[in-house]
Amino acid sequence: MKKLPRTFYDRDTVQVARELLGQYLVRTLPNGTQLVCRITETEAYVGRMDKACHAYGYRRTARTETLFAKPGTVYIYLIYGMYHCLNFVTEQEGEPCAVLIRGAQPVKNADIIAENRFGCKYEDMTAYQRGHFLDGPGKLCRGLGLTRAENGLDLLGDELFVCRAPSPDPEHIRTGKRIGIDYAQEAVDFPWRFWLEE
DNA sequence: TTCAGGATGTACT
DNA sequence: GTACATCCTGAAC
Repeated sequence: MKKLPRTFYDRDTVQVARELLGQYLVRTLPNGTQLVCRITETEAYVGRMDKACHAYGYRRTARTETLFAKPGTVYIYLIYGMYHCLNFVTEQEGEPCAVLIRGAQPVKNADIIAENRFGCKYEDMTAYQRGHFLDGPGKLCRGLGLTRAENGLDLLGDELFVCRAPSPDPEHIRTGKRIGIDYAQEAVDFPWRFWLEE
């Protein structure tokens, strides 16, 4: 499988968010083991005009500094004091934009991901746990062992990257409003959330 | 199946 | 001090 090139991320953020659906996210652990999952839900955040983005209006702080980096950079931040959110920086360097990875399905080494999430093997998960395995940004980061220590990584490196997979059938792509941004005024209605159904 | 409430720490006003 | 791109639990239905 081929790693997505930097030019993939150096494009319109909303388009990148849509096209990340179905692609394989690969996380290489310090011991060399690779955790793989298929991206099933994303959201676009565009700093120059999107009040839901941490870097709205090009606001530059210690936290948002990563959003101004080159496309293909990993942006991870802590939310609600105990969860992390994984993002991919998009568009040209200096444009603070990113795609939030909100959900995925396990593809390889599900036992290790299950251990991170629930402290048990995949086969020992309950039916409820299987139905809500990696269906949220905090759950995904927990499952893949991602924290702020991985903030700033390059997706063209080996620790974390995305591989090209067959594009999903457009029939299965859903579009809607983003989650958890009620404070963002007019931006709450932007249809910048994408997910795969079935 | 849905829903309210609490956990928890950092960034920023 | 307040808000936060969330998740889990337990109770009611």
